[in-house]
Amino acid sequence: MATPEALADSAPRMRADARRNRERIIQAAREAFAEDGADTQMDDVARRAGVGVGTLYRHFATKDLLVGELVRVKLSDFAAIVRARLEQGGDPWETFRGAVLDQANVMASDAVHQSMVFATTPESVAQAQSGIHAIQEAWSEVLRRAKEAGEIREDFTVDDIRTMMCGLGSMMAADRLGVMRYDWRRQLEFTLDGVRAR
Amino acid sequence: MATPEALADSAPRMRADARRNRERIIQAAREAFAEDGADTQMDDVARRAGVGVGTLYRHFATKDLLVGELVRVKLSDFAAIVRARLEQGGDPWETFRGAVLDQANVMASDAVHQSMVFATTPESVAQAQSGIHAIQEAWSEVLRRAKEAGEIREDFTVDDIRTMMCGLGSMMAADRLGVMRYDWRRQLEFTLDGVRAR
Amino acid sequence: MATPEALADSAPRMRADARRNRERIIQAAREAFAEDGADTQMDDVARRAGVGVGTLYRHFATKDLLVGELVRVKLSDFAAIVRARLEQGGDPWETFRGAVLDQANVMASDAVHQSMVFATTPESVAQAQSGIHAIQEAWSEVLRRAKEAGEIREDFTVDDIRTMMCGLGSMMAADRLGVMRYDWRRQLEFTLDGVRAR
Amino acid sequence: MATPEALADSAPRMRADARRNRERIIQAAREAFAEDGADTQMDDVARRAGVGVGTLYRHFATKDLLVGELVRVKLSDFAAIVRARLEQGGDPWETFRGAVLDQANVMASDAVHQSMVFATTPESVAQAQSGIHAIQEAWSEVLRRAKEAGEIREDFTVDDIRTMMCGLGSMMAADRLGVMRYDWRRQLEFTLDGVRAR
DNA sequence: CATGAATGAGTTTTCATTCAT
DNA sequence: GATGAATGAAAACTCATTCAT
Repeated sequence: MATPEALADSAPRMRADARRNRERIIQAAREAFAEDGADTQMDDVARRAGVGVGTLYRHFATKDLLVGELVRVKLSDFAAIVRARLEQGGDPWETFRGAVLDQANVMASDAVHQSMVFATTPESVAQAQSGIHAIQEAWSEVLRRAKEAGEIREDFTVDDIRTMMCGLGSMMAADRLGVMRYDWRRQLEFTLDGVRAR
Repeated sequence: MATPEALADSAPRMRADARRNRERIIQAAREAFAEDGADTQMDDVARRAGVGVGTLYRHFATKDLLVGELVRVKLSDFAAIVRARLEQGGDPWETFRGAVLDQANVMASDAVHQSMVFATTPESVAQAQSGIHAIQEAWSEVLRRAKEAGEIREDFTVDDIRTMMCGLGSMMAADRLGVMRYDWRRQLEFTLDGVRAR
Repeated sequence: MATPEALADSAPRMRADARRNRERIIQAAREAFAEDGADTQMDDVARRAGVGVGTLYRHFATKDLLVGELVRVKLSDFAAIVRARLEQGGDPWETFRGAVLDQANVMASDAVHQSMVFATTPESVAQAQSGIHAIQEAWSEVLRRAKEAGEIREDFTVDDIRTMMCGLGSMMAADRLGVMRYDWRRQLEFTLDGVRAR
Repeated sequence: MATPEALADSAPRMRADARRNRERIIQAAREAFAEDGADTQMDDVARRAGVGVGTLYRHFATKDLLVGELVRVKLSDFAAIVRARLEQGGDPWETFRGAVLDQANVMASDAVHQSMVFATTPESVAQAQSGIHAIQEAWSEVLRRAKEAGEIREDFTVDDIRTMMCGLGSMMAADRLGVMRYDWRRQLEFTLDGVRAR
């Protein structure tokens, strides 16, 4: 589901085959982390990608950096989703709400997104920087419009969105375990309700 | 912080020294898991408790069972917190809000409980069963009163509280990583706001 | 299947309850070793016997000594079998052959006997001494008669019987694993045939 | 003592260094198991081979598989011994007798093969399959010739050889314990005598 | 004397990372 | 540049034996 740009962005100048390997690795890593979460092994990623571990390490010198790249790609994709809503225009609150729901639905369908926060380290954040920037930009604009229209609490920030998404992701992951039900959609409605200006 | 009853409950009839060791183990495990989360090592727990690993394994045959017991004890503690608020009486909404904050504050200082949901295996859930029951009972009563007073949405359930706590826990855990800020208190205020009847 | 004498022999002066415990331990050990072979654990023996490990260790200061006692009891029983044949009288070769078959049949029906050789240590042999003596006495007499009658090779010794039984026991044990057939009866016939004087 | 073919057979296409390590591991394992039998530790094997445990586990994912390979290699060696006698031609009975003695002499110096049968699990048997087949083929031919020449009992089969070897192996193992003498050579003579046609 | 809790060295196996081919 | 073999420090768990109650 990674947009071509998101991937390309990370591999500026690279031989065609190296670039292909890099993409296969990222795709493989997404699948592996989606299935096994943070326990995913580097060998497993390499095997799924059809390359040797050595090649994997040539592209990502540590597991942290690989995770960072996954986060970066994920955030870039999310940024694209949000920008799509923005471009669609319309009611600012609905833009906000729609973008949140879009992003949540993507997370719900792909376990990598749900628990990635917990695989995060300073190194991985550094690697993810460009994605972090992109998503923050996009949300900033959404919030700016909604606040301008008086549709959202003045004190609500981009950081609060990240926090909210972190919570939602865990609910999804918990629900996925199948031991008990965790209805994240209801929870999201409560929170959105609390976030809306009155 | 464990209430004496919560511990006693788990060690029905046992030699005095064994019971003392069991309590030291649980205490040590609480500290260790609070600090290191799920990757706490059994050896480390034993060392902190001042007992041999063998003793630890005599009390808890697997790591899962130890975690299960920790969860059970903490849920029992949570139930006690909630019941304390109930007994205090007063405004039903404040009782609800206060109990949620109390529980959240305890979770904030304890890594096991933040990720409780994910440390869960069928074995540990079985071990924790009595605690799960106790906390659900307590919350039921809180919600009953608040709804009676028309202070809380009619459709809000005990399951929603669990879901909310799951989300809060992961925000705390993410914050604990220290890489980015996750302000769970603000988020909680938003959600509580959305949960209150209007 | 242990004869009362064999057991009594080992517990000369002992309080009635201690003697009862000792017998229960030996019985339990026979069962445990029959099922699990040399991997048998002391805890398991104690549990089967319905006593604490402490009690087990009071009777047998080490696992070796327990094994030794098992061997002693077994050999005493075997000696009784052989003596029974002797007392029956009749053809010396048939006495020999019958005693061998009797003993083999007992071994075949009880896995303890089959692999006991391999749990043997100097300590356990010391403990088993009286049994060793008894069985050697009995076989000596059988061989003496058979040689006198010219029915058995002059160079065949009591040690050769032990060796033969050791081999048969392993065949039985191997057969019991169920992976391949080991027909110890045929093998025994070949060897007996080779042992008979011509 | 492992024939080059026996080893090569197990490592079809492999990097030169890996193959060297594999051979060193097998050699080390043969020595270690020969000395200590089945309770040889993986660490010890690795140390003797001069490789890390990790390398050992890369070649043999479990101890069972390593034992299986050892058995396979040795059975292949046994097959080679037997075939060598066959090719030497000469008196069919002496070929049989010589092959049995050759094999027994090799077993006498190697603890794994003495208890081969008991170190066996479904996994290790699967691993050893090709060796099992080879040795059975070789013995078949030996028996065919000996029966043709009327030198051996018509009812003696390849299975009986396996059974005989199982018995001999445990005599050797028992003797190796050093507690009592188990003269397997004498025993073998008796049995061979019983097996020869008259 | 009986009990069973405590001990801890020792076992097998895993996995991020390095490095020879 | 790619490959995958090698590494070895952990980590979970076991069990004969000791010792407090």
